Amino acid sequence: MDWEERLSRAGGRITAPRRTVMAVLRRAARPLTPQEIHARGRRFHRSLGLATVYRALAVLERVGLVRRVHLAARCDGYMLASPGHYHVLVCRRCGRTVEFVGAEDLEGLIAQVERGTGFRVEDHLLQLVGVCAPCQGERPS
Amino acid sequence: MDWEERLSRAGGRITAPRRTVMAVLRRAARPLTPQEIHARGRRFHRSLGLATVYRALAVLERVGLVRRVHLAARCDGYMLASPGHYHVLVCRRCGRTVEFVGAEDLEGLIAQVERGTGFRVEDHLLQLVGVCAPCQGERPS
DNA sequence: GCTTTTTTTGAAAAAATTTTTCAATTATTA
DNA sequence: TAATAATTGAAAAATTTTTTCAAAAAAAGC
Repeated sequence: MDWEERLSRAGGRITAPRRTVMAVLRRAARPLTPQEIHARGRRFHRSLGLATVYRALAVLERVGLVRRVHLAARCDGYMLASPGHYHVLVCRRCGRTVEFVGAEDLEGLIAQVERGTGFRVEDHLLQLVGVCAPCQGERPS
Repeated sequence: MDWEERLSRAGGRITAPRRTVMAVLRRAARPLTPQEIHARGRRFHRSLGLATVYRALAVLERVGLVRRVHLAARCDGYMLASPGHYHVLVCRRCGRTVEFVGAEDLEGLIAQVERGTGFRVEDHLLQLVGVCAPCQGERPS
């Protein structure tokens, strides 16, 4: 099932602006802000409005096609979401982002937290920050 | 070492607005936005400015006394940070927040991700969302 | 393919959030 | 206590996000 079908099934329409946002994110090497998506999207779709980018991101995120990346400083970066539950690893030098699966490894921890706090844990947000292989070779900033 | 000493050692001054922000967060049952901190802080400190709250939060966060909580929807909530590396568990019903230690449990996962991606992992953000014990008893919303 | 219905869009305006500026005030240091 | 350097509040500016609304476009029905 491709993204258009996923969006369709969720009741959303396939439109040029949404295609553009997906295309921009597919080409992106790092999470992009709505502004950045808008600027890049305009190359494909001259009249694309910024408000429409916000609306497209909201829909695509709700459907699970796009993921919002929360960083310490800024939390307005978006990237494509792989289907399934993934986590994110961001390079603090170049912004490059990699997804990884890691839910199983958290199960023990979550069970322990549930026992200790009485909470029923339903979801989690795990993001790692580091330096990617190419950036490790470069002169420290 | 109390928070005033920690801030002092980091070169920051102990001022009424900063005391107010700390007092508000100490009393808070859930992460608060800068606006909320400002509104509550004014009860103690009539002339407190919103810009000053932003500035105080930035300093206190840099020093590690305050933690920014990133949630899916909003990522402008702040709470007091316990010294050391803690994680956060938020109740999605009432907003109540609990901290827990969990770094060790992530070590295996992190080592595995480093092997798989070539990144050197330096930091991580882990937050759990669930329902706290009291809210589990209530009628589902 | 055409028409109808409903969603989505772009532009502008509005609202909300965050940052900057700057003179006055306050905390620290000597 | 005086000197100094950081911090403050208020207002303005900048930025980000949301709303409004008529026009355009997508999906569904015929």
